[in-house]
Amino acid sequence: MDDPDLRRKAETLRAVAHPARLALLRALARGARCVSDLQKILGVSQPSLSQHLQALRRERIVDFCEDGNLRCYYIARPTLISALCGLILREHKVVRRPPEEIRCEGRRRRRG
Amino acid sequence: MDDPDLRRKAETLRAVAHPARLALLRALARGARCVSDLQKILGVSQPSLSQHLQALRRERIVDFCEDGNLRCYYIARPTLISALCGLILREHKVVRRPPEEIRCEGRRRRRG
DNA sequence: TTGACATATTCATATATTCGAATATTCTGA
DNA sequence: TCAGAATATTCGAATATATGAATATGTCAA
Repeated sequence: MDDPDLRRKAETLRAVAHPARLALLRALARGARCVSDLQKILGVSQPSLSQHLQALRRERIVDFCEDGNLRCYYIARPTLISALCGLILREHKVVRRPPEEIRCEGRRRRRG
Repeated sequence: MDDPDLRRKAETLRAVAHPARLALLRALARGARCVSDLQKILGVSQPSLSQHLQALRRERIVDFCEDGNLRCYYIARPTLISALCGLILREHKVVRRPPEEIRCEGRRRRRG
């Protein structure tokens, strides 16, 4: 089972799954920004930021438009990213389910 | 800027961002399953599956309870994971914003 | 107690990611 | 045309991740 669709989804997630890129998206969620502004906001080196932007561009998560010398980056998949950021940046409760409550769906069961 | 909170969030995302683990979670979303059932469903080798489960356990994304010989895995953060899977497994439209529409939030602007 | 099953761990290797340094490209203003 | 700013690319080293093979552990049934 090597589902190309799942592989693409995983690649998209991977692109987001980095602290600097999460910070980047959080910043872009508040509005389009040029690279040097982003650099100041994030406090990473210019080449590093450029590489992170490239990773996000590859997955079509961000895009930019040119404004003279500047490139204003914006989020190219707002529905996905705003939901994703909203989700991940929140805390989520961890449940612990007792054995009695678990119905293992498979054919194998011992007791029960 | 090295935000430990963002780092943890990124680690959680990374744990999910793998095709086999996405398939795993999709399967578990339909109900708890023991390892050998998961193995049949996913078609990966037993050690490989075990390692993927370990990765998800480390992030408290899944947990298990023992049923004799079997370990029934279940999703330990249902709100996070169901939303995340729901999101990522859907297609999301890509927008392309024209320059006129972009207001770069920073202090730098050339024309406009 | 033994054998078979279910699952986990370890190890080695292959591969991918990250980060910094150096360099290249493109645009703008003088 | 030139200098400088903004951004991108390339490269190499360090590190992390993935994968398969071999092995270990724990449990059940006989």
